[in-house]
Amino acid sequence: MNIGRAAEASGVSAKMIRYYEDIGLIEKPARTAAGYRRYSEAEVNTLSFIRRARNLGFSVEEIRALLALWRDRSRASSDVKALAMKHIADLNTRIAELKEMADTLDHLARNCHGDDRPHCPILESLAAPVIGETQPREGQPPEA
Amino acid sequence: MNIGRAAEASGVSAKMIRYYEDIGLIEKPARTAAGYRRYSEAEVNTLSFIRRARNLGFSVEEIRALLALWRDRSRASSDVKALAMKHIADLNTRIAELKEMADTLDHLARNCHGDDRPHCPILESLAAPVIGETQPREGQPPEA
DNA sequence: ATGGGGCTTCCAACGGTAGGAAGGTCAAGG
DNA sequence: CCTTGACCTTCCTACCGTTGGAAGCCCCAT
Repeated sequence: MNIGRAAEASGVSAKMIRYYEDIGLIEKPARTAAGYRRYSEAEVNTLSFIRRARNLGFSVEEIRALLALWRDRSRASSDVKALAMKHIADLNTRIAELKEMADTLDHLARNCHGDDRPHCPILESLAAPVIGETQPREGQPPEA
Repeated sequence: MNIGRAAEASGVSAKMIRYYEDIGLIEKPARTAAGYRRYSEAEVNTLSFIRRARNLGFSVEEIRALLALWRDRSRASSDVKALAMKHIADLNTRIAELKEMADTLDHLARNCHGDDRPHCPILESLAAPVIGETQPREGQPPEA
């Protein structure tokens, strides 16, 4: 199977297949006499595995570990689970960060009239965060 | 004020200040005779503005637009609000994506014993997604 | 004047992905 | 046999934002 077919079958672009080979995530495949990469079903399975893991947000390094566990028939499922739990925690951290951004911005946007007048709490907050009730006379833009 | 002081005062690293200058996000500052960058209070305010906007997840290009609005005293607050709302939508999209990853993985991890035995639904799911109830005989790792 | 810290510029790396250029190969149809 | 077009090869570039380092200059204190 050529790289184009393998890409189609696995859902990993040919570009990325070459990249994964380059960084040693996958083994170097066999080559035809002309130098074309040839992929077996098993290799396409590996690529699909990688794609699904990426879809779950695993980093390439995490996938490297997952692949090692996958190939190790005598692995302990606790090792896999630990990796997954760690990743879930990472995801939740990022979710919390994004959520805090969205909430903060949502709060500011809610207090913004959104009309044709210039007054805008969003810009004011960026210019200087609100401290208590008083608006300190700071945060004027330059060249204004 | 030297770049180091400006970095300290604004919370933007000296490296990033130079980068922002390089990409034209901020104006080129005055220089001392020796070529050192000199920053005014107003310029530090701009840097703080940028830092806060980055903390809210705005991209550099979005910040470019925000800065333009900030400097435009006759802006319409609706323009700022539209930008913010768009960004909130982007954040919510990313949150939803991450949440789906976390939920999927959480579901898999919940079904994983996490003991010293090799059986593991997480790896099985990566090897081949579950279709209905039947487990197709696919997704074996290579060289196994 | 010597040392240490700050400043300057320039170059590279990170993680993943995508785009393109220049050239070789394969299969089909004339 | 030859052409055409789709595919493959390698190599270089860019994206985004941030960090690190090297080599060299500048400023201040001892």
